[in-house]
Amino acid sequence: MDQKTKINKALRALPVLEGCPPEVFERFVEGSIVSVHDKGKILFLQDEPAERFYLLLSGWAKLFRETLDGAQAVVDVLSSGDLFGETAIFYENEYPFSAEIVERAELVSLPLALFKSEVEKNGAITLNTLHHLARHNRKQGREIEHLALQSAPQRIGCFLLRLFDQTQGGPVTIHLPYDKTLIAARLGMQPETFSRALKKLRTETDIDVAGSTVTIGDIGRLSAYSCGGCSSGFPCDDLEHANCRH
Amino acid sequence: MDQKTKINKALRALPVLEGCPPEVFERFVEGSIVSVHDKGKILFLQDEPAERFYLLLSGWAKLFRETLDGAQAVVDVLSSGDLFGETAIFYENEYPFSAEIVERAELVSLPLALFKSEVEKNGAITLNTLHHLARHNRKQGREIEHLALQSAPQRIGCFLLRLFDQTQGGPVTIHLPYDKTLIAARLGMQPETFSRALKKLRTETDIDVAGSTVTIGDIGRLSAYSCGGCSSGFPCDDLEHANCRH
DNA sequence: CGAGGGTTTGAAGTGCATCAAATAGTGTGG
DNA sequence: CCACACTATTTGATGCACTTCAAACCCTCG
Repeated sequence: MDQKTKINKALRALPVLEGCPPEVFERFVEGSIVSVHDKGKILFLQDEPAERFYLLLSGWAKLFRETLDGAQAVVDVLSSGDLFGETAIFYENEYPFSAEIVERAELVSLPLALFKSEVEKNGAITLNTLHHLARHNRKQGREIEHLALQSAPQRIGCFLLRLFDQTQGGPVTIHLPYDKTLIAARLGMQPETFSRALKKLRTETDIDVAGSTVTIGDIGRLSAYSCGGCSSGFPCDDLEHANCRH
Repeated sequence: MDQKTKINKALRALPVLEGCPPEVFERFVEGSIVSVHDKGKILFLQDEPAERFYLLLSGWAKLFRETLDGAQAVVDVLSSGDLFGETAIFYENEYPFSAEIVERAELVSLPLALFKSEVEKNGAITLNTLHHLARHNRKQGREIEHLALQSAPQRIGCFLLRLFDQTQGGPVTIHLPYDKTLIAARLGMQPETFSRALKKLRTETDIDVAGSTVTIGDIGRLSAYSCGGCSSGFPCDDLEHANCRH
């Protein structure tokens, strides 16, 4: 499959562009740039004027904010199919966070100006985008609640539960999507705390941990432990992969 | 001034409706209901199907989420000119938080269906709304960062700094907008912690506290203390009163 | 094998929560 | 105008959760 076809296909899978006429996709493909980056590559910095937005084809990226005294808050960790940097056009034309590749990634970047003009022109895209932003608001609201009210082990439990389809019953084995240090940062805790909290979770609920493989013996027990500290109850929506429909 | 004129005027001050033709305002006024509520009144609960959205004319309301085991996260505290509950239409048609009056308030409620149809019809409103949601995203992003990285005294300092126009120099005297218990909840801490953290702030920076009146002797010193734990630096945008232009 | 990063463990400290109680402030009816 | 009731705020004592610093361990990859 040639490069352009591949990009086109990736773009068609985006809910924000759902319902666009073919020529719009053509225009996006025209303006696209594909690149591959290794771990450590900074894509852009917070408050930088935003020119382009990104779509991950493979690999992992983290979005973060860095305080003046050097502390870092990981806002999100993204993978294949995820879109980021697109909100800049609706507010100040600056990125609201920095973005860094954390695992060798292939990505497509697209001009924000093009997106903006399409949004202004095409009602369907506009509504998709509204929905997209609203979903993101929900996700952030939940994030705030979790940070304010959940304990470290609860946050981990909650994170684990959102890694698989919660409507399935029975024991589940999952693979942690990225390394524990990063999960810890994503959940707003230190690596040491993560390690200890996971151990506590092992004694409190019946999960098994072997390296990066976690086996949940009893989903009900884990959710009873974790979801008590959340307003959404169990099962809860994913909200994570808002942009991909694989 | 008669009731309808008053509502019309309040609606015209809303940035989300900026640029609407007069007949749209008429329609909103037609569908509006004005009510006055005392402290303690619950306007709606999280996850309830959303029918109407609200505009505060006076008084105070708090938005919060409550976990299964009873803990409460205060998402925001709103006052005159603020709009809330409007995001429900873009996602699941349910309120993402509960709302309660915390100080006798007068408010206008409007049908969400009407707003939705206007958004779908009128490009100007749609773009306003996108901007509005994006701004809200920024605000939440900052909130997340603060919860994750700032200490209690820093959060208070940051809160104080956003109570007045930071571009002014010199000492400033401000009045806390609502009671300390609620501020504490808004900042994600216990009332006791708030009290002690404020006392610490008094020794670390040169602020004076007398009841609910706070005098900041040296803004630079306060911001040096507080803003180090934030990525935005000083001065920072308000982002708070996104909906009012008084 | 050895280097280097990820992960765990231990010991000690800090910050915030919790529980309990005192104090200040506010609005009430007498 | 005072006494009372009630709520907001502060203070003290104590405990737990998370962090910090230090070191060991483990795993992978050259």
